[in-house]
Amino acid sequence: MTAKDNRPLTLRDVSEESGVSEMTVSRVLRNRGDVSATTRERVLAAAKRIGYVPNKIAGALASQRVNLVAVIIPSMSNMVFPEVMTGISDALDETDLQPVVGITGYQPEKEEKVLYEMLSWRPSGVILAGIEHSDASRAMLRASGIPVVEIMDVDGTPVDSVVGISHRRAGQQMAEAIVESGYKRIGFLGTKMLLDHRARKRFEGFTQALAKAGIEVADQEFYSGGSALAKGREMTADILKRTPDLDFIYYSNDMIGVGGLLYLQEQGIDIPNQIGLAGFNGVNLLKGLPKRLATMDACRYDIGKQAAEIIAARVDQEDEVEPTTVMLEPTIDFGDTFRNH
Amino acid sequence: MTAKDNRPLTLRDVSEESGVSEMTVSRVLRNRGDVSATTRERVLAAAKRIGYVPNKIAGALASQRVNLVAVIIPSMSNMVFPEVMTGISDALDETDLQPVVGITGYQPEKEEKVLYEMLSWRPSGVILAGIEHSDASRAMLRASGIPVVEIMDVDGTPVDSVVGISHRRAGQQMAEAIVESGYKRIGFLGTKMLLDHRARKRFEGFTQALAKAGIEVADQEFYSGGSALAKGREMTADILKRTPDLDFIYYSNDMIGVGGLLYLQEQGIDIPNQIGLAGFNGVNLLKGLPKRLATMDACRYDIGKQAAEIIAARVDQEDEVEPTTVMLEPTIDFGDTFRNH
DNA sequence: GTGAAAGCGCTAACAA
DNA sequence: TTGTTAGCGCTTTCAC
Repeated sequence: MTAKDNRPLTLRDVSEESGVSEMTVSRVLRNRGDVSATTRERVLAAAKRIGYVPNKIAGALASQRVNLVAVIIPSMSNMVFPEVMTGISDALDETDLQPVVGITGYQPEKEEKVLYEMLSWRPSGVILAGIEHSDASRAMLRASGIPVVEIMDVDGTPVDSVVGISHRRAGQQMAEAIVESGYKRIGFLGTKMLLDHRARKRFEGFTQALAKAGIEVADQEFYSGGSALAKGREMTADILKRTPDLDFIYYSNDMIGVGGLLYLQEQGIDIPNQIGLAGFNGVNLLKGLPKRLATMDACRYDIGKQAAEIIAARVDQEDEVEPTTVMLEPTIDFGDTFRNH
Repeated sequence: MTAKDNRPLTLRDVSEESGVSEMTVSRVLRNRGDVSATTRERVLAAAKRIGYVPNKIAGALASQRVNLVAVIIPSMSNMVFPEVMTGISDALDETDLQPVVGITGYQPEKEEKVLYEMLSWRPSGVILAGIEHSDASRAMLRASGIPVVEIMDVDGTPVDSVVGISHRRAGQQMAEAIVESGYKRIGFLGTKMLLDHRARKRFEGFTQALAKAGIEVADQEFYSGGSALAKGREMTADILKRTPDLDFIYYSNDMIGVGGLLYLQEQGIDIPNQIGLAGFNGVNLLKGLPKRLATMDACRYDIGKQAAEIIAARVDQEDEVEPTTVMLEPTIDFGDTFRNH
């Protein structure tokens, strides 16, 4: 037996209950304008008594303001985006803006759909992962007239503002560090990269920098789906069967790297002397491992935080603000899987 | 240079562009009512040409319908809720409902706030984790008059419908299995449980069932914060220093369990003969480990899926439907850390 | 098959 | 400090 019969309460109900005009009730509930302490308390008491919950739909329509920020990301199930979200939440907690999340599953068509859905709620801003979007998506974003921040990746042309790292450069830096440490027979294991542009850019930067040192990737393999940890084990076993003389494996993310690390330790292989390893992302998980996998911090928290701050700033000062570009500097953490460190 | 000057487009703009009345434009855009193919195409073309995105705020206010389902959960950063969300999304994908997520951080006051915010958007339904809520929260839920499904836990009195497992029983079952396998000196490691009711219930069921077998928990420790994997290592080391003769450790979640498992393997301890281990949740991660930790599937995906299905069914048939209770049966996976299995 | 009028519940702007 | 009036952009209802 739920209370279904009674229509939702309105301002009018509070007004009648308190004997104060709707307008003044509205002011009290929003802490807007001057209201006498007496009236204020009478209204608050009445609202509480009848259990009034404001209708934001009506409020948003009337005020033409929605305190929502659309956040559009590919996934929530790996470790990377939750941390971005934390940064966004922390920044927005200081404002009256609220994040609303949409998930694209790395599919451009889904992104377009989610974006359309989100924009139809007229949010105050949009944060979206990546810098590659369909023409239709870009058009929607531009036409929306609201602040847009693309995050994670700065290698490309943003619609408006952008906060991220250069994944191409991240790949290069890792390659340089590997070469510098004297590794020569280098393998790469990663996700299928048709839709993961950031992984692709890292790989491109990686091979480029190796080429500069006269080295070619000795072997490589790509996966999709499944438990990353398990995939890391399998692929590591595979690649070493195929190419036993590898002395370094670069993984496109930390989870498959950890899978590989655990497998190699089990096999009694000397890490980092016989084989060196590195991943990417700087996930917190690594801290609890027997050996800490070398990795590169992707600045996820900061990216989220700064993106949200840009939105918040734009919302405050309605006037024309120039698009911002923030390029963060990821740093290598050599952990215990890198020779000479 | 963003296009800020031009106000967002309205139905009226599409109407003018296409030479069709606002009303008919509205019908086309919603696929409602009979519209001639000619008119339909003319409208669609016009909408696309000028880049119109409907205003759902206005639509929702006018129609008194919002295709949103509020999902309120404690956290997104562990492995459990993302999987619940996947179940919810999968179920809602077959409807025109959309999930909107709010995060409480396990804090009742935050839950109350988030719930209030969410309800003020007048969603079509609410799914919220746990069955313990403040009186104010319960009152809001009841007063909202919309379908409510509490998830994860069935040990208590729901506001409306509920889908979950009995955590008390889960703890009992694990205790029984441990006793049956002949373990005698049993330790417990878990989170501080003041606010994590489900962990508390598992612990209560666990100690209860042990008591029935004449066994008391030999040692225990609780943590909060930090990397679960690292905490699992530390606490495992600690508890064995204090109580070296333990022959089983029950962890309140898989992540700290894995930390413990990796630590003990490093120490050369024979698992499961010298010490047996078990966690809780059945996270996918376990598959990639050298030894698979014993665990108990918490039916997370199914819980999400069924909860969403209940909401969807309720939204369809407006008429009074009885509150549903669905109690799922978790199963033990003995993995490689349980003697005699 | 199409259009005109009314109003969803709230807030901006102005009046008192 | 408080109240009144007029919409916000759409959908419902009813008329054509």
